[in-house]
Amino acid sequence: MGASSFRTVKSPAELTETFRANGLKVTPQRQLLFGLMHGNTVHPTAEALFAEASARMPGISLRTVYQTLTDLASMGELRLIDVGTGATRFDPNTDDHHHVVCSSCGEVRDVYVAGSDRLKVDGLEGFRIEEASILFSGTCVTCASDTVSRASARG
Amino acid sequence: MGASSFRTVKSPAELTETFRANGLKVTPQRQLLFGLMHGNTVHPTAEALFAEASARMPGISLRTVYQTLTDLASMGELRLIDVGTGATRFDPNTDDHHHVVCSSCGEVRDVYVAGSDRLKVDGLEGFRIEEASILFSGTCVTCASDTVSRASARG
DNA sequence: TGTCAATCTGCAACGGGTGCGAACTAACAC
DNA sequence: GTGTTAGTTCGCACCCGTTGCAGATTGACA
Ligand SMILES: [Mn+2]
Ligand SMILES: [Mn+2]
Ligand SMILES: [Zn+2]
Ligand SMILES: [Zn+2]
Repeated sequence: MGASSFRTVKSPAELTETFRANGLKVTPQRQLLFGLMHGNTVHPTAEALFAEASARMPGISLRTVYQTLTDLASMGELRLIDVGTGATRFDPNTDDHHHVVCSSCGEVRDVYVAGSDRLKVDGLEGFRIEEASILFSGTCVTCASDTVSRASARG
Repeated sequence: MGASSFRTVKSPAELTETFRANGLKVTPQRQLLFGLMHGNTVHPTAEALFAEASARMPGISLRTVYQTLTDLASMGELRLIDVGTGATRFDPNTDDHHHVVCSSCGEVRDVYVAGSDRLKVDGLEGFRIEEASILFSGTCVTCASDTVSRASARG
C-alpha cells in the first residue's frame, strides 16, 4: 500500500445510502460535505471545510459542518486526527496509517509504517491497548525552502 | 532504562540557580512549583498543579502556574504533552520516551520504546523530521476492573 | 533602605467546540 | 399533490483551556 493511493471514503452516493440505512436524512448540506471529503487528502479542519462549503452554499452554518463530520466519524467513515495544532483534523482515509505534521505551516500528510509489531515496548504493563498512533513532526519542503530564501535575502 | 527510574527534573535548588542564571527571579510561587514537579510522575495538568499549589499557598493564581510551567518548558526542564484529553500535561521526565493514556480515566504513564529506528516508514519524503512521538491508548487496570465489577453487579 | 525591572494576580478575551430550541424540511403515507 | 412528523439546520449562548493585559507587588542588587 503506497501513500499515494488509499481506500477513500465512500462516494457521496454510497454515503447517501449509509445515512438513509441509519435513519438519517440526506440534506443538501450533507451531500455537499460528502463531496468535499471524498478523496480529500489535506486533513482539513472544520473551519477549512466550512470555508469551502460556504463558497458553494452561502448560509450553511459551521454548526452543521461539525454535526455532519461527527456523524460521519461515528459511522466510521471518517477519522478524527489531533496533530497538536489546535483544531481537530478530519480524515477520510480509514486505512491503518499515521501522520507527519509540519511544525511551521501545519500541513499534514499520511505516513505508512511497517514493522511496528516488532518494537520493544516497556511500560504498557496493566494496560489493555486499543490503539497506537505515531506522529512525526518536522519541516515540510515548502517551509524549508522559504527559510533558505529568507536567509539568503538577509545574507 | 526502566520505566520506574528516570532522569528527574532538576532539584528545586538547581532550578533556583538556573532561573537566576537566566535573569529570572526566584519567587515563593516558583519555588513551590519546582517542588511540586520534582520527581512527579503523574503528568499533571495545569489545573491539577494549581489545586495542589493552592492547598499549600492559598491565593496563588492559575495564571502564575501557567507562567512558571511555560518558563520551565522553554528552558527545557519540562516537556509539554498532548494526549488528546483536553488539557496539556506537564512532564518533568526529559528522557526520550513516549506515553500511554487510559481512554477511560485519562491516566498517563511513561513508555520506553526501543527499535523504532528499524521501522519502515513511507510518506516522510520532503520532510526534515525533528521528532517522532508514539501515543498508546487503552484501558488501565483500575478502569478494567471497574468495568468487570460493574458487569458482575448487573449480572 | 531605595530603586526598578521582573513578577503576580484578576479579569477580559480568544479559539475550538458543544447544548439548546425555534424554525425548517426530507421522507413517507395517503 | 398534500399532510404529517421526526430529523435537521441555524444562531446563539455557553463551556473549556489558555493567553493578553495592566495595575499592584516584590525580589535582587546597590
Ligand atoms: Mn491521514
Ligand atoms: Mn512522561
Ligand atoms: Zn510547512
Ligand atoms: Zn483508567
